[in-house]
Amino acid sequence: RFAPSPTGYVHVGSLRTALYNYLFARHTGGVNILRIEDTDQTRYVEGAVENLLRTMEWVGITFDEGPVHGGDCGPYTQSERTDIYRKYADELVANGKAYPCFCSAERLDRVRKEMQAAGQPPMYDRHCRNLSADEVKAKIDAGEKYVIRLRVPLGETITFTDLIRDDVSFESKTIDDQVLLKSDGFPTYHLANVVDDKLMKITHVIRGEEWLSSTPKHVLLYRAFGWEADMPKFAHLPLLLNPDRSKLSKRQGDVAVEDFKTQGYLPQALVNFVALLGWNPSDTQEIYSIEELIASFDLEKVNKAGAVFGREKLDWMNAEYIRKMSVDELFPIVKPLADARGYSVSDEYLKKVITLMQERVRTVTDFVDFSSYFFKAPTEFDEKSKAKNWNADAVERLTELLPKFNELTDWTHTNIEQVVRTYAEAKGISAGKLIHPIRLSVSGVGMGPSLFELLETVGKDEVLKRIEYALSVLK
RNA sequence: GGCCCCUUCGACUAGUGGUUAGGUCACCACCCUUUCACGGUGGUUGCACGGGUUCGAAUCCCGUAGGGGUCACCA
Repeated sequence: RFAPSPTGYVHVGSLRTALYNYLFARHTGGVNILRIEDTDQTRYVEGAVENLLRTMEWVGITFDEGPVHGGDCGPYTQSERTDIYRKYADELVANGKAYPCFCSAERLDRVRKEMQAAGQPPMYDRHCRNLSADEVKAKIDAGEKYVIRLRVPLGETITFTDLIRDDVSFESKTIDDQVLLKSDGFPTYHLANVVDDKLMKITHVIRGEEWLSSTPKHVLLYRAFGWEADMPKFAHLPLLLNPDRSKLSKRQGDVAVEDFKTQGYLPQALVNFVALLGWNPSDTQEIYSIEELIASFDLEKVNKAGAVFGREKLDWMNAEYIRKMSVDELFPIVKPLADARGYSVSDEYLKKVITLMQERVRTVTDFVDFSSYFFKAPTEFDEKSKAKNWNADAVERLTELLPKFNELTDWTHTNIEQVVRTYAEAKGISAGKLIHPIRLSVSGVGMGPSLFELLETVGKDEVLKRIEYALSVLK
């Protein structure tokens, strides 16, 4: 299962967790479940679930059960299951595995500070752990607010097996008496997660490494409920890291999947890239279709160490995917981008642009951002190229070349090239002496696709207009 | 700070006792070439450190160092 909290955007780390759950479920013929963990009312964000669903669809991750997919273990949204958690929390209190705690936030705060000052790890001092039944009843009758805490057994070693890290052990004395049910009646992550995993028959918990140190609490909960036999297998994925090796965060760059979409990354490329961060099928292949990822996915081959989310390889991979796509596949993606920039050209024209730019872009937005000269005449000219290629000779030659272009009735790149080369030969100069100034005057920049195809695509009239304009404004 | 996890080129990684430590990205050089790309060829760079075990250690063990995560009525 993938069990995100709907707090806004989808983090690429979440994307990878979702992806690994998906790959694992598909590889093993299992069931992929989506569960919405919205037990924190204060963090509710309007539209977050819709955004999540849209994102999952964009990257191609599908679910068999979930809030909109249905299933036998619903509802799949935790805020709709509060009665269930309450019932299980009560059960734990009834058999002594948990207890009500009436401590105020202020007292908790003070206790933590005192412990820290004393050089101790900040933990709850278990003040309410041994209240008598009468005391509890009196406080509840008096209307005092309370939470339910897990009665963590003292002096035990809790060991569990992680599919990626093998056995991991914790001393129970280092584990806090975790709050299970908040005073607003909502469960904490720990309770809701364990109860739902059990009720939804979850076999494998695949989540980020930040949960590793919470896992003994979950193991304790399974024991408290007597569900040890049904405990899922755990797999804690290595974290995705910033370039400075801290946990990948918004502060150091883009982390939202939707950011990558707007920046022109293809979902296949993003999925391919993220899949290979922390896992590798161990051969020399780099480009994998989703089917290939499913076929070779193996949890036990997931790395232990965190992986830096480096953009360079993502850029390369995205470019690789763009190059492999057909123009007709690219067109529906590029078209809206061109429209959004107000470039109104025919479909045929846009397809030509795509063809010429395909090997030169890294993202799909580059198609429109690096090729503005296909859509409008340049008004500025690259200084470097100007300094290198524009001089009195160039002006004279272009002025002479202009009528020859004008005489050309069949405006194809081969004909244009012939005109240019014939003229260069007659003048006893290299074709480059013409090509570079023409490129500059027509595109305004010193780089780009094959000049002759560029000229053909832009069209004869427009080319003549641009060269005349450049001759008039460039010195 | 306590606890837990981790450590192969700048980045992602292959490697499970015997390899000239391999691949990809990035970088550099050269080739191709009208530019930029693409493509091709070649190259620089790495087993954190110190002890063991062993005929032999990137691989096994123990330390040290470094990095990270976590210690909420957030997930």
